[in-house]
Amino acid sequence: MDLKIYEAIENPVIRKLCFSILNEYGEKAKLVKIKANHDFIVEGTMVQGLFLVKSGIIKVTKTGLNGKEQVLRFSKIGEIVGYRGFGTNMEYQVGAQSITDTELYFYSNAMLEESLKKNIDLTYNFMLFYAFELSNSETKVRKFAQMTVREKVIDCILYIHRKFGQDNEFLNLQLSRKDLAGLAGTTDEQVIRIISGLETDKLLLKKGKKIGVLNLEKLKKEISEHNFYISA
Amino acid sequence: MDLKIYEAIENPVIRKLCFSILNEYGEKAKLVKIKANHDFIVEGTMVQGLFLVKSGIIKVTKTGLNGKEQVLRFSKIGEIVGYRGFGTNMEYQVGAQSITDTELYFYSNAMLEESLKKNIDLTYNFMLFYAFELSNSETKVRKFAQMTVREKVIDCILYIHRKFGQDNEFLNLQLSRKDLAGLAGTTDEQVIRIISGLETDKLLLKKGKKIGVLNLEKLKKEISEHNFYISA
DNA sequence: AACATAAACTGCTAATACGCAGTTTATTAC
DNA sequence: GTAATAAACTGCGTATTAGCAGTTTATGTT
Repeated sequence: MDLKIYEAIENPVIRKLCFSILNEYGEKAKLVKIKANHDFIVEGTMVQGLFLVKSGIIKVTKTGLNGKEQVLRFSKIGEIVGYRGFGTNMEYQVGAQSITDTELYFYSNAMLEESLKKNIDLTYNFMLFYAFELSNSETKVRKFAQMTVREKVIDCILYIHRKFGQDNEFLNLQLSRKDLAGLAGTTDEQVIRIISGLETDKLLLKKGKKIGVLNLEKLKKEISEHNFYISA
Repeated sequence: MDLKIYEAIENPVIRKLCFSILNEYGEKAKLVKIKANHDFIVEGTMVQGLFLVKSGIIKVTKTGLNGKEQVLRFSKIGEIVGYRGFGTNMEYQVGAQSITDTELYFYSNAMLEESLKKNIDLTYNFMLFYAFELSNSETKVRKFAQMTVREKVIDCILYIHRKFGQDNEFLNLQLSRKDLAGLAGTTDEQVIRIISGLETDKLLLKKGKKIGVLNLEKLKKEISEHNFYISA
């Protein structure tokens, strides 16, 4: 079993699910290697199965009005991509692009359905996983409904900081203003203006497209009245 | 088994889950009767278990910034309330109020956990249910991110129309402007202004607090570029 | 029917956010 | 290094939305 993946996961719900999947399929899973900047799930196409990230970073998106791209989340090692088509209808509701070189394990619908009918541990962990994700998603709904754009941008930066870290002075995951805008649900101009403002306020560091968190506490404090974060 | 509940459900995913629950517990479930306008789930309190609606209408809410109430959904016969605390942490993430006289079946945590470990059919149907709800919730995120307030209000009115129907000239479920605002993620003044506008445009009928859909097609068309609805 | 109360409504102002058009800066390719 | 391209940025006008303060209308109660 590929324990490196399992060990890399901090979240207990995702960890358990990952363990169940690896335990059920072991080395039988198909390994897929993808270069950076490739679509491997196209929104609206038939659901083939789901992917487990072995290495690399994935951007999960959904197309909205005027083809405006909403970024739902970024996924890394141990996380599952393409699972929401499951049980609802048979088309992917999201798209997924690699933003670095990526390795994925693929599990087909047929494999999964067979297992889910007999392996109650797997089914149970899937259930808990979906419940967890649902809770996150509903938090996100509230966020989009009630936060100002500035707050949403801060929240997104903290999300990147929390999930991918910052080893030197800049965030480990470098995103374009456009991607940040898609994540926060606004325009890139707004993101630019807000980031500039945050630099002026000495909360953020900026150098070209790179940004870094300067004052984590103050950033957190600005959105603390909402006291919730997206853990997705 | 209480087949009346089961038969009332149109959505296949919810229908199957309901069947599984009724099948597992039958008449062993505790029946709770509540008058209109009572809180029976208080946000932040310990999760006791979940409720299945036997009759009546429930408002599910979440408190946001400044105590501003976000209405997540309205639940009716056959639907499950209080299930999101499950598997995440042990506090209810939402609140629930009866808006009519209501009958609920209650299933405790202990009952559920025991069953979920041995009844794979129940677990599987729970899993599909969560996956379905998750898909809805993510659609909702996109909605809040990209729709204008007018579009959100129309969408909410269509949601009520779709879910609770309109037998005469007015919607069967009569909501205050404040509740509509909470559902759409805006203020009651905005809702009032937009409803007035929709009346002027001959898309809506208005009489006191009652509103009715006059031109369903045109209403749908106004949000059709987004071509998605919340089915929650 | 008169009253009390709550909900619905209106006008106004201020804040927020958007989008266009154009400039500057960074990145990549040759 | 230079050119080409893309991304980041700026200014400005406009549109949208929110929130306050007050009025009108509806609703429910005695």
